[in-house]
Amino acid sequence: MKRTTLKDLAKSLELTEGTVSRAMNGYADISPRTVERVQQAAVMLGYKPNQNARRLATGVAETIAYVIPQNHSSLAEPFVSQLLRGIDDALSRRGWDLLVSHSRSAQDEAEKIQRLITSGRVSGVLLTRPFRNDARIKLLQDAGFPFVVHGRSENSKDYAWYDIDNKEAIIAAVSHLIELGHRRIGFVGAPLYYNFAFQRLQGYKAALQQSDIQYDDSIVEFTEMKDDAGESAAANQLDSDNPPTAFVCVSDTQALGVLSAIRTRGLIAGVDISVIGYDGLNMGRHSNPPLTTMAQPQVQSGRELGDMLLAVIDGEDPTKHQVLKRAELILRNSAGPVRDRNYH
Amino acid sequence: MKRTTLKDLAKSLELTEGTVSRAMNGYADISPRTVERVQQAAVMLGYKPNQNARRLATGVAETIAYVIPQNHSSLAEPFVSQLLRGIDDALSRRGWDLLVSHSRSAQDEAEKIQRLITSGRVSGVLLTRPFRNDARIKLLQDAGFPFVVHGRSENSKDYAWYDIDNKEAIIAAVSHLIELGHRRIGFVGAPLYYNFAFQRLQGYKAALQQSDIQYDDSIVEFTEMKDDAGESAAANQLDSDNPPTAFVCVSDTQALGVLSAIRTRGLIAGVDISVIGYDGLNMGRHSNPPLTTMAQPQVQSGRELGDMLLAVIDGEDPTKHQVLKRAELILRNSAGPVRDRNYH
DNA sequence: GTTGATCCCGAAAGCGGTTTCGGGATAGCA
DNA sequence: TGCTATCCCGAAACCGCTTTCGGGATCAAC
Repeated sequence: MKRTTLKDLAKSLELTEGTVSRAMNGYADISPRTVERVQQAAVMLGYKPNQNARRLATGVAETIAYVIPQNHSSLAEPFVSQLLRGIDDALSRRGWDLLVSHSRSAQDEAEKIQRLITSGRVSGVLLTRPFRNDARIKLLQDAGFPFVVHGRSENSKDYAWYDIDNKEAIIAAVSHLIELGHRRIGFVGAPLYYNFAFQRLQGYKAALQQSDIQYDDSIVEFTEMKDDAGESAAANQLDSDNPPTAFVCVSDTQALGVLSAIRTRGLIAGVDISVIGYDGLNMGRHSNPPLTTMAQPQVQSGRELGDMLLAVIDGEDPTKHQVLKRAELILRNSAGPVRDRNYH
Repeated sequence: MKRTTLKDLAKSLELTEGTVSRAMNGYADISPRTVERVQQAAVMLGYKPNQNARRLATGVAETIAYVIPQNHSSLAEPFVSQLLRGIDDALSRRGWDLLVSHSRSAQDEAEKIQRLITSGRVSGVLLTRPFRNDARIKLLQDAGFPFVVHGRSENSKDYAWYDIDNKEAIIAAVSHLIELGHRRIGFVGAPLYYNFAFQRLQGYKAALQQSDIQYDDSIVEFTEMKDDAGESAAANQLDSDNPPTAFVCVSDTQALGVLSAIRTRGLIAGVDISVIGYDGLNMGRHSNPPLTTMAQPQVQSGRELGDMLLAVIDGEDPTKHQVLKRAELILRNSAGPVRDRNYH
């Protein structure tokens, strides 16, 4: 059960390997008749070029790597597979492969990337969840290796990225709460080395400022992006002397935890306390109550990211590929008008 | 910025390429001193072997492919990325790569697999969600290509698989409901060409039989594994003349939809109507009410699957690698004792 | 009938590793 | 000292495909 190789094909056609190869790859210096013959024989014999040989010869890997953020909550992961689907859509149009790479620490991740790009396995890299100042980006830039990032770091002018306007999105969320009459709005953030976390905090501050509300760091917390973390953050706030009447969270995952904390205390989210999440995860439709949230389209993002990366690999100017989308407020039931603090 | 190649390394050491190669790969016929020198020089010059060349020469791809089921609901996908993480864990211990492959139709998928295994890109395949009679499995078997499947088809004795005892799990779920006093239990199933769907139906029937409850196909439905599908299935049942007092679903996703249907009708899940899901998704903790469900450990599964595949690739007998796990009933609040039908 | 351009294809040199084979140098032993 | 066994390493073929280069055929043009 040997695979049929180029040599076999050539022999059966009484042509040389080089000729057959050129015929298969659409070179102009092969007569149409020969091309025809070659192609027929190829399907007859079930010839599939050996990718490793091809990649070795051409120097292009026809594969891109998606490096999955190291510590992301399991709840946030629908995100990942949706993105994956989109990326794969984009790649498969060219017959390219998608490699995924996990890692457990930032250090580990940098090493993995280093190996990835020097081992010739991939011809491009897709990064996610960049830090404000991201060593991985620097590494890729220094190596002159094609990459695009989902999100962006603080200094993002020199590479390709696809991002949601984080600041803008949080402003929208907070403003929505303010319109509902809330003035004491808690913030459940994420570690500030993540640039998106930083930007979202900026948005929070900006929104408050627009409405002349004093920033009060006793009601802002930075937690892991897990439901438990969101829950305990909210718990602290709610049990304090001067609890907020609403929360805005930087992820749906945390928001779900916040909802739990609210429920646990016999309060009703959306009535007693309002909550807005971020991500637009589908599951938010089924939470208690359904989660109002800022949504970003995922599979679409994946596709665009894939296409961008392909373009960059083709040599296009990365800085021509910087797209900023806007998140959309999805109204469900977890955010409602303020209510007088008559509940205890 | 050329990559350092084996030749460079050899030259700088005044050795020949073959020697250096053998030194790097731990051949016994190289003196310890030389090995030492080579390794030092390797890190000095930052040498990383070109994977494509290596794979071409050795004939092993050091990559495995995970083919993602074609039409899976976006809600069920946390599943996917958790599994991915586990698989990657197993592979990275050997430095292998993980390729993911989507596809939009069964036909498309068979072709993709065909290409994958004949193009030399991967040395093993990981299948999921097998059909009762699965063409992909046959294809892989006929080609003599290493693979393991997550789940199993009807005739599963000749290959490696990792599965949950589906029948058993549903029996547990249904029995739990019966113990709670339910006797009219609706079933929200999945298309029966999926073997797991078939097995779960078997479990449902078996459980009923154990308690001498008549199987009534007017309260069993087979739907897509989406929340909407679950919702409308439940809606039909609930609006009928003789609605069930409980539902068991073959996925959490559908169960969430069922919960919606119940809520929509002003009923309370876990009180008026009981619901049990399947998958043990984390998000079930945040649904309304929190979802009682049958759980299967995901990242652990991924790791075991990865290890199994590696073993099979190493030439171990696939039939030695058939593991059947048991699902665990996670008690939350969506299933409670029957209640007299006094709600309309 | 020559000449020159055009069209096709063969030949061969890589791409960057791996692996078998054989022999020179060294060590062990008599 | 001489002979064999052992230890290391060099040489070379090979994995399967790509791509440049050059030249024999074919054909048009003069």
